[in-house]
Amino acid sequence: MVRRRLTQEERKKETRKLLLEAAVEIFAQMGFYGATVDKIAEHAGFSKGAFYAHFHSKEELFLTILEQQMEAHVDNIRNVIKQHQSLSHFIETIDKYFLSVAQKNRTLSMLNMEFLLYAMREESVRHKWSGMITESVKQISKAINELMLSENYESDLSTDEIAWTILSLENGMAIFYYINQDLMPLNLYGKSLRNMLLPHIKEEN
Amino acid sequence: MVRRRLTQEERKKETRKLLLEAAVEIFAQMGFYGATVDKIAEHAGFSKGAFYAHFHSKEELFLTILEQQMEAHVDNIRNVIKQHQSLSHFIETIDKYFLSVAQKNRTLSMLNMEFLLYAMREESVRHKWSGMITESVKQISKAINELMLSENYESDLSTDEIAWTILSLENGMAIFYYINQDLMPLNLYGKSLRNMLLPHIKEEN
Amino acid sequence: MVRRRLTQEERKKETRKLLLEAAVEIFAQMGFYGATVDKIAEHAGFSKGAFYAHFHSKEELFLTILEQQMEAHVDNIRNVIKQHQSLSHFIETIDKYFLSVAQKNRTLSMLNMEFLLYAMREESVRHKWSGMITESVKQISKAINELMLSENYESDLSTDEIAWTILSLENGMAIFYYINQDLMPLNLYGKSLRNMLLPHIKEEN
Amino acid sequence: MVRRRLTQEERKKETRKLLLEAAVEIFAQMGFYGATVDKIAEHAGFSKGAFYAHFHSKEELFLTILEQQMEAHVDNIRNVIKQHQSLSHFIETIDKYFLSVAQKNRTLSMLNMEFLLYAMREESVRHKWSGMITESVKQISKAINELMLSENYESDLSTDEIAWTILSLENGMAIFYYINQDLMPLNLYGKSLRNMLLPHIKEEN
DNA sequence: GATGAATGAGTTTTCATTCAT
DNA sequence: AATGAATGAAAACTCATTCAT
Repeated sequence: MVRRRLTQEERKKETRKLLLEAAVEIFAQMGFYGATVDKIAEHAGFSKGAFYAHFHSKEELFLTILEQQMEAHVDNIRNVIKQHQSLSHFIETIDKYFLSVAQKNRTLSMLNMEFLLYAMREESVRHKWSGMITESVKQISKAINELMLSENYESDLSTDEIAWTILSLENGMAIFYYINQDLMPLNLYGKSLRNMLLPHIKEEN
Repeated sequence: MVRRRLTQEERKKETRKLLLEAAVEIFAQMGFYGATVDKIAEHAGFSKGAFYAHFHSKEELFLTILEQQMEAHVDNIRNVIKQHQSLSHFIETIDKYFLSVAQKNRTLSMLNMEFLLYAMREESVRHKWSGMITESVKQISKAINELMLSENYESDLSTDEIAWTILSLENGMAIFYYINQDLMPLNLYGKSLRNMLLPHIKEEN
Repeated sequence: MVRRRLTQEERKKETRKLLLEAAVEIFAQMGFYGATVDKIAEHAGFSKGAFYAHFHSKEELFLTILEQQMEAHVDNIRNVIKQHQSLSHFIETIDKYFLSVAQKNRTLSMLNMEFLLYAMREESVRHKWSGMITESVKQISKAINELMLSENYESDLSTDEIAWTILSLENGMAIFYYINQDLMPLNLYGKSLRNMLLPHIKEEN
Repeated sequence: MVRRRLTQEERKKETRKLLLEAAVEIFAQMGFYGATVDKIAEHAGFSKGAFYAHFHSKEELFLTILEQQMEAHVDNIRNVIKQHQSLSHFIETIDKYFLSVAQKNRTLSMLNMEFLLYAMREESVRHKWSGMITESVKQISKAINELMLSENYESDLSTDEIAWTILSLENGMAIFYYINQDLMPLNLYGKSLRNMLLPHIKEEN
């Protein structure tokens, strides 16, 4: 009896997971309005009914994914930061991360855009989103600060400003990249960051 | 007789203009799907029928606005470029332009995002959009090149790369700005650009 | 002054005539619902406004044409009848008439079908239509009667019944003819009629 | 479990059947354009949504019914033919069939007219329709041929021509019958056919 | 009389959501 | 938990008709 219950609960979780994964793909491919509950459910191998057993509404699902992705994004940044040893190495790592995300996850990037638009319009979502950004900036800023101190390096930009610039450039370049992958050289992200942050170091080279 | 006809034609033009203006606002506020033909027409002070006398479909209207905005954007860049006298002055001008657009035209910026998302999904639109970007890059690149020559200034980045960076940063910062206007300092755009492009000149100061 | 007024009235009549002619074609080609006031007016070289200066509504126009065509049809039958000299000759004439109408006036035949359907549904129109049919039957019947008397010819069918059969066969064959012109031999109309009415005469051949 | 699923499927079938039946009536009464999806669904006791769960479009429904009726028509003719023993008996059977259809199924007859008009305008439908007619003619022709051989009877008309005449007369008389049931004697169909086909046999009587 | 811009009721169609099984 | 039939609100779009010029 106990096992059966466990199995059932596990199955419930599994269904939910499958629905979420399907939703990520469908939302990314078709946008919030283009994605119908039917398509999402079918893509996950279930019926509409199953969907509504797991989520109250299409919007709730969307917000659930939004939150998931937000957390994943902050996590990723945290991981990138952990690996740094010097400012130059930090930029290299962040550049590689950008490259890998941009090339592999067109889907996620489009979903990200979808979220941005949603966030720009929905007060409550905008709030959460802005919280996540603040958090990201704080973490990046702190890491940069430590590196600057250890490298005895100065800049006209505050560490917060540098963090903002890093994230802005990432988003901005991702947009162009997805509009036409051939136009903009992918390695420009790291190159620009290096140019902006490491002029003195370069001179010493 | 001539005056009568002219008046009618003028009225037609006026109606079209009003519909377009209304559409810009409604699309920006509510997005492509949130904006209904009904809302647009009503906002302009007309009926749905009037709308369809001027546009074949909601999508046609959207694309009409898209094209308008694209042209306006390239024009604006052209104007910004015309005013430059030195690289430093050029950055200042582009920064001021960004500031004014960001502060005055929340509407247009959100519309811009809407277009981006649309472009990412629609092959044909993506094509046009990418053409516009290429054109913008070319113009900016050329202007920077001239300034660099006259100022005998060098950079690790090609003028094309600089142009891409300028536009990417603009888009990326605009996004953050609209998600939370209080978080990111607006003047950061110019500041970052200056840091990236003018390290040597600064040193001479 | 007098001349101008006359001209204006003539022009009015001319416009009305052009609108009616255009309507006949458009109704026949597209049916009552497929034909829009816009299309009709444009086909006549006028605007919708002109249309409504001449007809109260689309339906009124339709009924006007209906009446016109009904009268024309009775007229045609009258003419056919006038030309007869013998029963055999009468059938020949009616056959030729059918042939010419079927081949030349696909348009009118389809309009005729449109009217039939309309008549089947609209009490008042059905009434008029049925009056026209009765009139046609009467005229044909009378003509046949005279011919029979003069030829000392008898039939199991009354002259009224013969008239009904003639008209029914005409409609029925026209339908098949327009569905597929290649299937049914056009001369079958006369042939069948001859077979029905002239067995004795044929025997004498 | 099995029963549950069966019940649901059965209900689906039942709903579809009810929608089709309602559609036949509404189309017949109001024509293709007069019949709205709303009216059809309501007449069947369902919502518009239910309608679209069963049919892609109003036109698809219409064509579904068209095909159904075409098949039924050919079937009926087949049955009529099966029952014949002699040419005279054959005509009697076909006459009775006509009478029963005309009196009982005003609805179906009007639907038939609706189909005819539709067929006259739509290439693809016209094609199917003409195929059905050819088939009907073939079957009738064959039956007549056998009867003629067995009765050693000859006619100026080929058996194909006789078949065409039979069907044409049926349609033609049905039209007049529905425009005014009182005008044309219903038994005229059989009478005319007898007169056309059986002159010699009659004489021998 | 003629124009054609504007209206708005009416139509088809979609889809998030509910609910009986 | 899952199914999928049914709902109904909402949207895009059409077109007969009106009316100011």
